[in-house]
Amino acid sequence: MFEVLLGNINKKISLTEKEQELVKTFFIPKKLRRKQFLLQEGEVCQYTAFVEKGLLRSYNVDEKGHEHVLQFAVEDWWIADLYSFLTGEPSGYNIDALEDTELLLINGSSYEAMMEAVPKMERYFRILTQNSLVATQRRLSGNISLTAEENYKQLIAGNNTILQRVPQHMIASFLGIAPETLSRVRRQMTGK
Amino acid sequence: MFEVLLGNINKKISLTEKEQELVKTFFIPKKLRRKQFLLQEGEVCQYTAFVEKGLLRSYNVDEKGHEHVLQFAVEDWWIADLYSFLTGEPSGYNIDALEDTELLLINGSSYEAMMEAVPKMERYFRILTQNSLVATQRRLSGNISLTAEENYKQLIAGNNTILQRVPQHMIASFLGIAPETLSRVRRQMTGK
DNA sequence: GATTTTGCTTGATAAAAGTCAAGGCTTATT
DNA sequence: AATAAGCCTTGACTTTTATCAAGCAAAATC
Repeated sequence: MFEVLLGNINKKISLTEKEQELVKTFFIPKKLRRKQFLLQEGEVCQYTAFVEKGLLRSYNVDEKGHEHVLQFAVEDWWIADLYSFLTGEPSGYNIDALEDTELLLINGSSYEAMMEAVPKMERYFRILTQNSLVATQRRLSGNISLTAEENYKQLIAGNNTILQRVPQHMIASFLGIAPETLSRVRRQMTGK
Repeated sequence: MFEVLLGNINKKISLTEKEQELVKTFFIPKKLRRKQFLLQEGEVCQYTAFVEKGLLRSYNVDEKGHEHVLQFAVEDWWIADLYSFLTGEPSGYNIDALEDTELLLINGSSYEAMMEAVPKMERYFRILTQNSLVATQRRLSGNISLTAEENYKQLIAGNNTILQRVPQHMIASFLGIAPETLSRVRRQMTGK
């Protein structure tokens, strides 16, 4: 149940057996079937979720009804609407499962309490968040400086398992382009 | 010299007098004149910089010679190429001063040593990085789901001091649009 | 096994944004 | 004071991407 999470933590810091047992107590296991929501627009994001198994996405829906994927999360990743989680404001995002999924949830007060109880976890989350920030900055950077084709190539170069597990129109949505555009970009690329 | 930094830290955690004195020892003060570089493409980013006074930007230059601003940093903010700083890889970005600037620099080993010496700083950087991540995610989200005009309006709504201190073409570059486009967007907006 | 549903592609067209070039205004520089 | 550099705007045009509509194939549902 906690293998993946503890593995992830131990990649960044090292916990004693006792600390590991303590950490476990702050999490709530939860299973989601494909297409179920973890969070819906308008709700407050109560939990940060660690993915033990499966695949989820966070996305918003614009006035025209188009979905825009902010994040995919597979095994060994975290997902939440961090803004809503930290501020308690209602979220503008949805999070749903794209595959049957097993999660470990932690709420705001447990999050704080856990770092109180196991101060090393402060370091874990600091490193985690730093890595996440680096990844998000790189994506943003690509978005403001590269073409659709270049961004797609960069995504492929990252050799991401997500490409094989997610329908193409969601990749388009993640890249910030229309599904038709991604289809044409791909044709262009094979032609060359 | 350290007023702004210590003020910033004390907004997020609280340090004793002794801890404050200790923290100070890890930083190197540095002044930059307008147009001077803190980091140039190809170099490894050795420092994370806290801005006591002034204004900087980080940006990359694409094959066509166009600059793309990833970040502005005014007083009370941090700036670096976090990717290069953390990995030791050469940076693809430049950081330069847009105004005469006073910085407090900390290098990688001091960064680690400081958290060792004052464990509360781990918490400070965790919170700092979380906030930075939230801001970057919101910007990315706008970039993939909004039009140029909507993104500009959102920037104005944020009531950011940067708008008054930076030439318009850099705002355009920050938004990921051509300077001519921003000019036209602004005309559109006043017309309505 | 038939029938929706979902996903991908393609073509025609429209809209958004980028590019190139010129002009004018203001601010630095000498 | 003259000159140069930087910045913003505007027009004409091109390129990129989005939109709308249709068709087909594969997968899911009944």
